[in-house]
Amino acid sequence: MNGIHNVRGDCPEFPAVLERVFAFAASVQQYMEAGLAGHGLSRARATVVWLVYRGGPQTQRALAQAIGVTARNVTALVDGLEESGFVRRVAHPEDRRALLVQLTDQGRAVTAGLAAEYERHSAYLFAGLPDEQVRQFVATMDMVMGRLTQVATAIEGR
Amino acid sequence: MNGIHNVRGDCPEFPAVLERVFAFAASVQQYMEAGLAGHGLSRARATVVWLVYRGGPQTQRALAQAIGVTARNVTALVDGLEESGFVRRVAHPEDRRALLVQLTDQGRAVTAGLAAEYERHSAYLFAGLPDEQVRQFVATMDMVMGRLTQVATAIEGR
DNA sequence: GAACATTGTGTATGCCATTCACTATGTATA
DNA sequence: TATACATAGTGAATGGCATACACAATGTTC
Repeated sequence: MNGIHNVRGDCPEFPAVLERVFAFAASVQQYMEAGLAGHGLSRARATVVWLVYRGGPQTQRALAQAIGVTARNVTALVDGLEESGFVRRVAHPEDRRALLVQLTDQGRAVTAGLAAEYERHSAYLFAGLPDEQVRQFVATMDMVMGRLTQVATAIEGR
Repeated sequence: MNGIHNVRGDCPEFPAVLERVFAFAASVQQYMEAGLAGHGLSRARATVVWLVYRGGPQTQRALAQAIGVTARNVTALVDGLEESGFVRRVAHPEDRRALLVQLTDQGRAVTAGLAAEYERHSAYLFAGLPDEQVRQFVATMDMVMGRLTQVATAIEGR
């Protein structure tokens, strides 16, 4: 639990690094949501669509666990997605309680288009940077992400 | 407007970089909101408190412009912050229409504590990394952020 | 003094997310 | 087999964030 100690806090070369990370995260999310909105999706609904796109037809319960929200919430999200024609609820073949969430053709098409769009943007965003720098950037993100969850669980346990 | 072109999309060394950036952003925001929640603040309310902490007493209109939301929304946020004792509304000395949002002693104390906490965590998050790597990480974030706004405005203008 | 702009807020609406209660179904147990 | 328990989905109610529209009070300009 120790290790959370002032190591670089007084170094003048890194003014408020975390603050800039926050700004970066906000910027990224804003960009992401703008792209989604252009295709008629919100962040929350897109998460559902993306999971189904990746993992195939799934139970709402499974989606809730994957996203980390209440089952009730997923019901509402799927309600919206069904109304706007992105997904469909079909009966589970073995469990009569459960429903499988399935992409419609439209849903699949939009998701594929979205993925392609992000792929294009991604290439532009990192264009001109040496491969080594991009690789290290990703590595640093991963490391920070790992430590973030450590800190989060440390806060959890007070 | 060109330049958004497939440059690295087919390079196997960078699988879905943007996807990982999205995950990173989500992780950061989740961490940030957890910290704020520990001090009784939400992201939206914390933004207001932070701006007042940094920029001194301000008009609600100014806050709305700084955050990029409706004036009506700021009214609601300040309502909540006032009720929970973080800020106070005082009359503007020159403009009788306007109200200045001011931190209470409690608000100032909580904000200072929060800043200190994030400072500590920041030191931990990047501990052990060579200064050069951290500097380059920040530089890359800045560059990507700049290009993100370019892409966003490009989307804006269709 | 009249026309216009600005500041804040009431009302209504919508999305995201939660809790609690409930039905229908599945599973295990005595 | 009957009973108890667990699971999947949803109705009802609540709360935060954010918007649009309308409006009163005040400031500014001509």
